[in-house]
Amino acid sequence: MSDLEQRCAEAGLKMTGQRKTILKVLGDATDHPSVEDVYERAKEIDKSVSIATVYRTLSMLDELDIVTRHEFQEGYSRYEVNDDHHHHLVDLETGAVVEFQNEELELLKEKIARDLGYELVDHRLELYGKKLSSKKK
Amino acid sequence: MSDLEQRCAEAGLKMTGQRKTILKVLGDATDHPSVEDVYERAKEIDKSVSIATVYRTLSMLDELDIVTRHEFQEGYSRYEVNDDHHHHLVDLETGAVVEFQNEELELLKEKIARDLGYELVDHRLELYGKKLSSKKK
DNA sequence: GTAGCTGCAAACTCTTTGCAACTCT
DNA sequence: AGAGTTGCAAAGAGTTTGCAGCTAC
Repeated sequence: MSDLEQRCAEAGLKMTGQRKTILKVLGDATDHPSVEDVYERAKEIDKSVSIATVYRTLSMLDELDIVTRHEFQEGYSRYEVNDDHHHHLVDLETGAVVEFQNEELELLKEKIARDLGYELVDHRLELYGKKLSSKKK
Repeated sequence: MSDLEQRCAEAGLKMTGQRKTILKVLGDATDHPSVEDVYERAKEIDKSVSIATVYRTLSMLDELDIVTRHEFQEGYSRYEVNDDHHHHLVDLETGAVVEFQNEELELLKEKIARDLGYELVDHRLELYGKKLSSKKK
């Protein structure tokens, strides 16, 4: 049983064939797949998986904090398995997503919220850029 | 002629009654209204304004960099007139949006992008929190 | 006069949901 | 056995668009 399956079972979810398939797709993903992406990849393993189940499963996993739903201003959602804390830089020319961490940034966020009189519950930081080497001017 | 009307005229847009109405609504807004909000407020001034025109106008203004479209993970968009550069802290209990600026943060973002080999084109930072005074534990 | 703009309604995209059949536990 | 899960199709929400008529310039 995979680690993801383990966590789902502990949350009381039945381990159906469709769920195993979707969890495998998520576990294997090295990118930030859209619902459609997950659906396509799942179908390659088990043609019977429906997109409704993909939507339902991803919503549950988000609730359980097993995955995170992102909205990178593209008009649809992308998902990512929760792992270490990090942020994203989206390459505007290729759509590639680069992950990064920065301790200084973490501290600064907390401080800004505190100074405004708030307890930081969640946050979102995304950078959008283009490769320096491919810069044309 | 208002400042916003001025900027639109310079961009070559015809100043129709509907556009003036929508620009007035935007100029008067002190919050971050949704399309529906803008539509409702515009209708109070001119009942003939349609929601299609509101959508079309806001899209154009976004293209022209006169307003910014935000997606605060609510399932719809909110708009804001471009002004000074700042970020948002969303109060999770009331939905209120607090604006803030932080120079240190600006520098840090640039540096992170540069270190990753990117030229920063755009970015997004949102904090989500709850009032410290109303914190229950 | 005419290119651009508008309202209306239909169409679109992404996502959610009701339901009857099915399946883990 | 039975609660949870599924596929399907229909419904929802937000947004976009084709079109015929209208309007600022």
